[in-house]
Amino acid sequence: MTDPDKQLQILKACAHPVRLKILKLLAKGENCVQDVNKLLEVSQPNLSQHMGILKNSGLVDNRIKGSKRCYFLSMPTFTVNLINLLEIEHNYVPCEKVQKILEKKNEI
Amino acid sequence: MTDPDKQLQILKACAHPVRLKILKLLAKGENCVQDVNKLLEVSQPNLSQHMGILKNSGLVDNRIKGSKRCYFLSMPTFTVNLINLLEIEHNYVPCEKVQKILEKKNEI
DNA sequence: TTGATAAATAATAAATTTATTATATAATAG
DNA sequence: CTATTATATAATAAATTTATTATTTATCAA
Repeated sequence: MTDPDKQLQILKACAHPVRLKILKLLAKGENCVQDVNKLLEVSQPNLSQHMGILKNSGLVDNRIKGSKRCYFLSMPTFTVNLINLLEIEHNYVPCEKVQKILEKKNEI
Repeated sequence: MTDPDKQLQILKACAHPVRLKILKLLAKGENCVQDVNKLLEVSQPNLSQHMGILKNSGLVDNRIKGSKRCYFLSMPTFTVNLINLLEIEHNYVPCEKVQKILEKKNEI
């Protein structure tokens, strides 16, 4: 995800109230469209469009499960960390793991 | 930053090519508008508007330094972590610190 | 096959965001 | 005070995103 265009696509995908809610839902586990639709007050076509945007960004993917289509996070650690970051910002500080990875990046 | 509206405002502020560049610049240190303007190919008024959006979101703030106005990250750990997350997504995993904070949140 | 459910797509209208142009404000130097 | 530099603001045009409505595709059950 070093490509800035990709980074932006992901940020844009997250930066919408409905889509952020979808991501938070999927962070709890796989969900089929219907179930998401019951929880969010949007029309079916609109939800489908939002799902498409999320899928295009690479944040989610889907699979067919019986007669339904289930969506799930395709970069779960990224997405969960992003959500955590948004929720606990003031407490958040870089952890050792991240710092090590960054040091390696800087060496190159 | 538990407020979802605030979270969205921040995501929207980040989700623009020029503003993401500004944040990455400021992550390296305070910069006055002129210096940012030299590095980014945007008009002065447009840059000022972007700075305004970032300031409104709470991501940056500014101070007067001599005859110039300097911008800096007002939530540096958050912003730096977000940038790191975007750049090293595939390697990124939750660290102990975050997990502890989350556990506390869930207890409440 | 028919009917019903589940979801996607297309076209378009509505809303929001972005960039431009012109102007204003504020501080500093002379 | 005047001119200059630095930045912000306002108005508007242009571009993009979003939501709606209608239609389509796909699957399953009877």
